[in-house]
Amino acid sequence: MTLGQKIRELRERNQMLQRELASKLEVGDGYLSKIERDQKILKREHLKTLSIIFKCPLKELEALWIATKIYDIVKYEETGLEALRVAEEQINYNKTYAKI
Amino acid sequence: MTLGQKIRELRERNQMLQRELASKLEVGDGYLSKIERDQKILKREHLKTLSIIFKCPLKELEALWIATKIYDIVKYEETGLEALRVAEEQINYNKTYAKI
DNA sequence: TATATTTGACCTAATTAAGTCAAGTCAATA
DNA sequence: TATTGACTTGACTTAATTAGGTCAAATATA
Repeated sequence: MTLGQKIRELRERNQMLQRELASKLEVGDGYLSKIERDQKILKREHLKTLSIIFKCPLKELEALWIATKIYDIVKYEETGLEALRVAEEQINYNKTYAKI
Repeated sequence: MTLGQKIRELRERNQMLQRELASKLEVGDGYLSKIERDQKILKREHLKTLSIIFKCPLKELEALWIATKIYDIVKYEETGLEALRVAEEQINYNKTYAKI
């Protein structure tokens, strides 16, 4: 599940048109179309609006938003999964030693 | 292990000074210092040079390089690990269905 | 045909990349 | 203790990329 898929799902479940949601987010509908297809990524602040409109946990949307950014980095990488594993290791390391 | 740590390790194992390695990479030594401390990230092309100088597998350096980029995204995120998991799911999904 | 969505081309503003350089720190040493 | 050599840091720069869109035309879809 990508963020775009999630947004479309939420929108359709609420029988909302792209035009309507776009206007609530104050963006053009062409742009929303691209967001739902993960061709563009929206501003993080928009997530709050979405979570309110659709009564959906913000944390969930944020995890998808971050994941999309990560995916953008690794999607064409052969070693993508391996890199993910290394990154996880780095997170856990810094959690343990609180180096930040 | 981060890319910076790896580079420093390789450099020291080969008893090379920052100044020397920096000159091989054709960058300033201040810059290399930052790279070894993961304050800056070097150009991907430099990885090839490093792999030749230190006879180290390029793939390994690349995985670290990508991981560092990912880590930069999630390091301050509460939901970092969760997002990583979601990204992995997205990779596996697209591998399976070859949507790219 | 009308309505909804997608696409491509385009744009500007903001951010990140990819550094430099000089001053400062830190440890060993003459 | 003053000096030296290795490294670090902060402030700065410029070039490239990405963010965050718009709009009109093309395409579904009912």
